[in-house]
Amino acid sequence: MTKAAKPDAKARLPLTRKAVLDTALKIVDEAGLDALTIRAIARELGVYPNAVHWHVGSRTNLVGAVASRLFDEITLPDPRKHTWDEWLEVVARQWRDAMHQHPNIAMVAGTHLVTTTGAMPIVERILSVLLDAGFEDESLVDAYNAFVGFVLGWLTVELSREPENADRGWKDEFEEDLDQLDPNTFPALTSAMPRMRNAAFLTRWDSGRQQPMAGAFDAALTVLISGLRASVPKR
Amino acid sequence: MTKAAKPDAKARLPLTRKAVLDTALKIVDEAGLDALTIRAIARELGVYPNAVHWHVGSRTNLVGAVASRLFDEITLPDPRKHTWDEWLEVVARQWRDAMHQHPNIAMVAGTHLVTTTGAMPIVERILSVLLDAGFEDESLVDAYNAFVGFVLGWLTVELSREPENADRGWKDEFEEDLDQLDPNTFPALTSAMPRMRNAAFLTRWDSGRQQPMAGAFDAALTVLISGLRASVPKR
DNA sequence: ACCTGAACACCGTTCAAGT
DNA sequence: ACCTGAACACCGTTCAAGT
Repeated sequence: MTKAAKPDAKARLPLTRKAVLDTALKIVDEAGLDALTIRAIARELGVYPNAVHWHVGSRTNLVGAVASRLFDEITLPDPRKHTWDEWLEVVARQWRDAMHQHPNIAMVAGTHLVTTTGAMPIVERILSVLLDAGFEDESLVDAYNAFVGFVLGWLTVELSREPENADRGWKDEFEEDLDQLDPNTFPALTSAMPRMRNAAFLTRWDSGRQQPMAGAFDAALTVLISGLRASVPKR
Repeated sequence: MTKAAKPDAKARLPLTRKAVLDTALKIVDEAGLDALTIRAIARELGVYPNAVHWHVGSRTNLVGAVASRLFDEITLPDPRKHTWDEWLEVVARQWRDAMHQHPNIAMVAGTHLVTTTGAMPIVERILSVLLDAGFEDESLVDAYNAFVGFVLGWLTVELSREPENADRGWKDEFEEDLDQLDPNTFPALTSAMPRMRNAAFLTRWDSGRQQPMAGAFDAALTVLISGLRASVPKR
């Protein structure tokens, strides 16, 4: 982050919308979602706040636009080289890779309504692969929503944000609470705790950014795909 | 929302932390997540901002605390009255109901790291049911993460927030874009569009608050449970 | 311990005015 | 159309001081 805006910047650039979104992505990657402010972008570009406001509209709009960009970074595998269930697995992992490259903004895609046609190529691909698998009509849309909702949702939860301004020591506090659970009232949990400490949902204190859950995602994905396989309509 | 704080309020109440969280939940239910500010709570309680700040700490902390409350509203079914897979389905639907009753704060549970022991009874229940089903050791934690990540994640995406300050007309704009997709480049999507318009992920413009996706959730849940059934380790 | 009262730094957004 | 320059209303958070 340049501490002072380049004074000559405004003399040259016409300040396109693309430039605004570029520096927005840069800021959110480096400093987090809370740091992604209109004024921060303006500072970085050596421009008045209203200038960036003019190009991207409200801040909510800006955040959505930056999040939409991630769909461009998902490289889809060739459907002819895989069976349909294999293909879905590969896409899911590609999706995960893309989100993990921009974790601060990626989870927004799961929380904010994204209304961009930029995602339509992916939608088309998934649908056509599901069609080949034998899904049709209602079962097609159901399978689609199951897959997309699972991938987008599970990864969003994995990348949950840690409170940026939280009280220091809340992690230690929670860890301590977990260790002091009564084995009589929580027999299953306490016996599984060695495997779940900071590694399972609701019993972890680090986000997926620091503690990736790749193995857990693969396992969950396998479960879902196997369920999809069993729900292909019989012809 | 009372427009003016009761002047006698501060004379009586000692202002407990519980009271702060109560009015916080009320505000977020009525006016949305952006309206949940420390100052708004202080106004409602007829108190200085620093008073509520003293009880709940930072705003991030406050939001997390309010979100954690939802776990109390999930009423768990009796495991002895269901098979393990049935039981998981019932829990998932209960979970969905609880989240839909406080949609503005519920999705925070999927986005923010929740570190509260208040969720441990649910964790314990799920684990013990999965144990009965035959999962153990690593497969137990995998099944747990698959189920919890799916439910929490899918529902978070369903309840995605609509931008509160967005430009008017962005919905119509997106709808129009969808209708103008080229059938040659998007054959599967355009032919499935009647079923997907405003009803499927990435092709909707209303949140699950206005357009609930109960049917899609049930279908996805069935897929996941069927996948779990297939992944029970053989003894 | 709990809260008042006031201040500080930082926001998004909106004007009018320039070019 | 695009941006300056300034202002407005609203934040979270932090002080010192009271009780």
